[in-house]
Amino acid sequence: MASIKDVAAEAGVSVATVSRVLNDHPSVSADARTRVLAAVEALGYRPNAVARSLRTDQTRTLGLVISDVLNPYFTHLARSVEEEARALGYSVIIGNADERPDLQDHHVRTLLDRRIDGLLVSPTDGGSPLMLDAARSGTPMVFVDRWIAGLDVPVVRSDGHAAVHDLVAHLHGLGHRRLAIIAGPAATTTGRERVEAFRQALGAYGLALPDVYIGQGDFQAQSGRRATERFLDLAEPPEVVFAADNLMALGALDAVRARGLRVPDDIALAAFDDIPWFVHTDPPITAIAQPTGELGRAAVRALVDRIEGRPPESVTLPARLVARRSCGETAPHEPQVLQEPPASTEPSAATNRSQP
Amino acid sequence: MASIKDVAAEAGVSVATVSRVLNDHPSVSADARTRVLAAVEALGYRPNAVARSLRTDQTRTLGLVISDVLNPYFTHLARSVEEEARALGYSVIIGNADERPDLQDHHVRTLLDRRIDGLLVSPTDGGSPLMLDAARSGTPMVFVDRWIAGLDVPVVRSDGHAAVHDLVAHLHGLGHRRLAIIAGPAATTTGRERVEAFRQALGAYGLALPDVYIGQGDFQAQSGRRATERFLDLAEPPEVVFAADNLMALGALDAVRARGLRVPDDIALAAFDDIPWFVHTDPPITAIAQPTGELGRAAVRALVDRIEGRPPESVTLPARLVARRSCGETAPHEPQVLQEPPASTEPSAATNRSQP
DNA sequence: GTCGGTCGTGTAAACGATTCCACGACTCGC
DNA sequence: GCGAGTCGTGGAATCGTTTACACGACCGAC
Repeated sequence: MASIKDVAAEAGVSVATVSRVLNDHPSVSADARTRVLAAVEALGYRPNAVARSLRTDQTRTLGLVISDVLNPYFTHLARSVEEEARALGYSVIIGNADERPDLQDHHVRTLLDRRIDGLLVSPTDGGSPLMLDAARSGTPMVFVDRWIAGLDVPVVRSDGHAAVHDLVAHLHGLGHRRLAIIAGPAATTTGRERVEAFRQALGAYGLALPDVYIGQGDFQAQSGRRATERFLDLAEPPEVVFAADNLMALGALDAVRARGLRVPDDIALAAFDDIPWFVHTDPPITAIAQPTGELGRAAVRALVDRIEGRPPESVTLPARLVARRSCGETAPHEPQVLQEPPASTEPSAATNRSQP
Repeated sequence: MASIKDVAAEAGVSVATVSRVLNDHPSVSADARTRVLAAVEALGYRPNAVARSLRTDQTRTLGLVISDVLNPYFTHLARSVEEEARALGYSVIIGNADERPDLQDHHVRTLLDRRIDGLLVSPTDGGSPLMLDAARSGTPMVFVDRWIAGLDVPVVRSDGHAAVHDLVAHLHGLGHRRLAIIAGPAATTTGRERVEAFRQALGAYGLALPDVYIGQGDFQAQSGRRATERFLDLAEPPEVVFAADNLMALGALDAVRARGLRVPDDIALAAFDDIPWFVHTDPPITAIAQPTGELGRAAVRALVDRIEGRPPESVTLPARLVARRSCGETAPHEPQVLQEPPASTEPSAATNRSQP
């Protein structure tokens, strides 16, 4: 592969001049510039990013460590992150933690070894020593979706409180009183918060959230299935199951079906995170939609601000309820947008917002 | 950040010795080794992968350029690729082409600039000059799922001919005679092949595939919707629509619903690529399942063979039919496996195979 | 006509690792 | 006791860039 020296030789100038042309430094004569450009063209020369990074101490690369690539919420997030990063001149390397702290550490470590300029993380747990070190040692970092308390790291996330309240109102209005939740891991912020928001909203309607109505999940489908089976085995099963993410909702749907029961007639179902597929399930699933694309873009902007020396900002965007048939009401015809148009406006899956 | 020099100073040895310890070169005294290790520990030293790559001319990184991250088939593929690569000591950088040749080129270019050791591509088109150059100039490369003809590049893919034949048999058995297909872009191998396999299978049953029954799609949901609308507008609409990928099937389902029609009563639907969600749609969708995980792993093995100087092998694995309710038959209870267990055996979504 | 300034260019020193080569200290065999 | 290995170690070159610095040529101003 041709190097800068070959170009310099071909153009009859020094490597310094070639470099200056490539980085369009002002003081290069028009003549030298055209000769260099011709040589570059002739040799098919492309600068070696590795060497450049070593010298400049920057890779123009962002690391993104997400909890689960198979979760459509996170792929959507990853996609918007890459789009915004590309627009700002950065590349993205994605690491999939698969909800496993050890894998998460593995990816953080390799990304750090590669000297990425900044790290975007949706932490799987409360923070390994490695992660805490990285954050404290000054690696530019931003949390997205989930975060770790007690660190001076900006957080870009969406706040589901109001939407969860809307959901409970919706369910209450449909006559449901025994509401259960499948929670995410307590080590994650989203795992805890969603339960708290739910409990709080229930309280506003004079309803309690008994411990047996809290299923412990891990954001994966299998755990949603198991938690739902346990609910159905209760002497007094809940009338509604609210899954704290979309994969656990899928597992819940499986469990209900496997018993020969029907949604919403026998039991209602709702989920946190709206995804295009929820429009097409049987029945369509009521969900709380996050502005996923905007979240990813805001996270990249915050991180790049941090990297380039501007003060980064934490961002919190509201989530909203999208009511469908899985809780009992027949929704009116709703616009079915399959996916967010590339890099343009939200929302992703559907647009009607229920009023309590 | 501590460098090898700092470690050398701390341990009272030369950088050469530190390097030897780190790469466990045999000729280092036990004493020096322990001192170096202690210094590494004390300083929290991690080797700079950028510098190492520059010197050794290898990055231990694979590039993966896929056509669309939002397509569950490709995320599944990406996940298995990363898993196998990690097991072999490589990292993976994913580039999402979004079915756009220009974006594909962008990613190929940046990956090449970063001097990745090898490239895994599922080409979006027939091959840009850049891609052809890369292949011919000797960059280790393997095609996965789709490929470009006329290049000496190994291909890892699945062969759907038998499964498509099974599908047509299944449809014919259910009494369907007017069968339509939504094709992928003619510039892709999978775009062309699936139509050909379908036409061939129809021929075996004495059925023709008229041009009006071939919809032109681009593997995205929106195009599936439009093609289906066109089918429904025909004087004699088809009885079955076979979508060449899962997203177009989703679009087709939308279009049917939007007209107030029902699947399978008014029109039947089948798809190429099986994904976990197809079990949960209304109705569950009949699909042709590829051994996606095994495809990803085989592709990585082929590429790493190529990189490490062993002769790489092209691999072709069979796809198989998974019959569900969307074509008219009520399937018996089928085992519902939501996702392939991490890095273990196929299959991904469902297991029953229909017999003609 | 000289002086100071600008402009274009080249030389060479980094960046952080790996690795070839040389060299001193031992060991062993005769 | 001496020559030939072996072993552990360090010095220094190298990978492909960027960039500080020096320098010569040219220009305009006095």
